[in-house]
Amino acid sequence: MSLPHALMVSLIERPCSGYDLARRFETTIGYFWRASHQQIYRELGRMETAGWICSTADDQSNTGRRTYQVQSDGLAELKRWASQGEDPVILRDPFFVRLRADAMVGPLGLQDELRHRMAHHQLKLDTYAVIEQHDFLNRPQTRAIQIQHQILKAGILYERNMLAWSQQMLDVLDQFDDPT
Amino acid sequence: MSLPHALMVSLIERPCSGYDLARRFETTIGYFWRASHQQIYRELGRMETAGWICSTADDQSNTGRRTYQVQSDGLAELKRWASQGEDPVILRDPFFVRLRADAMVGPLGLQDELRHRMAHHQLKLDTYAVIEQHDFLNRPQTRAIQIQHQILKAGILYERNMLAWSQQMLDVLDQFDDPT
DNA sequence: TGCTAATATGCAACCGGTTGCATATTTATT
DNA sequence: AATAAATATGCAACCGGTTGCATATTAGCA
Repeated sequence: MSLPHALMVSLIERPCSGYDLARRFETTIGYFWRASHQQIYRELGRMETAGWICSTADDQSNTGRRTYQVQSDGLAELKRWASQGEDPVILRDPFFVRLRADAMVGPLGLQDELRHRMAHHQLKLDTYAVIEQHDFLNRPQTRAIQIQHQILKAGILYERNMLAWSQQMLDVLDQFDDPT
Repeated sequence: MSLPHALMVSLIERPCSGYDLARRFETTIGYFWRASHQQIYRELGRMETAGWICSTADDQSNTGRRTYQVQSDGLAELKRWASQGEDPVILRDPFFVRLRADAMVGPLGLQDELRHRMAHHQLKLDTYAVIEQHDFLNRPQTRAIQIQHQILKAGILYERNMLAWSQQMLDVLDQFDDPT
């Protein structure tokens, strides 16, 4: 269960509303964790019930935008969770299943999808390059900044990797399948 | 929904029982897809109800080991599913959340976990090297074999990547945190 | 003033993966 | 012959992520 902890990290970086969290999870934070706004609101409710965070209405009405902040209980829980061990996740991509299916019952013409994926990886690399330039290069090399930079580098390595691998995979398919 | 299709690919490669499927998903196939035996049995039941596969009892009793085979309906469904498009999955690892937490509220002493992860990646690399040697090198370079080899190479690249990245991350932490 | 789009929050249902438990059969050991 | 371990199958509950829907407010615009 990582989402509540990811949300707390984000709220510690900058207290904000559920809507803002959703936007940050769609863009910058999204390269290493995803969450829909429905999921975020549900989790914020649970976390407030648990006393990990508290919210204040931005205007005087009870409805509308609320800003969330992490409480000491939440901070303790975050430290507890982040310090415990866990096995690394495996690379689990349905596309590998498709390819294995293609190897068995194909050819199914997966070249187009490979090209689509390559474009996707290139797009992410471009996005990451902008983030890197904007947030990490020519900045004071504090501990926090270097750690965050290193996390971004994992994303960059991953996309670069998949891009190169996709090209190799495409070469294999083109070698066997008539490209007419 | 990829598991039923992954199971069908596996059954096309070699018809077998649920138990055997579970073992194959723990070892060789496990490097790109995971499933528990409970999940596998449930899915096999659904797939047989849908007419995608059929089972025959290995001995004459109704209880005990059953061997499954893919039917024509299952083959058609597999081809349909494998040909459709889908966005690539993102690299989603809770450890990145831990690191981000460490950057904000740390240091939390994640060096040990990094070393543990490096050992894990090295172990997988060793396993993959054995599989590569045994299944793909000095073998006839058919289309199916080359595709399967390429899938294994994705796993090898991923582990090699994460291993090198973990060393870099460790260097960053060691640079700031007193290693006493 | 009325219309549309963007902002902002949330419920409910479903679905797949995980965990815990139950059990029957076969094989190996003492 | 009795016991333990490995083989083999399966149910039930839970939990997190996804999808679809519902709404209320604010901002821009014709």
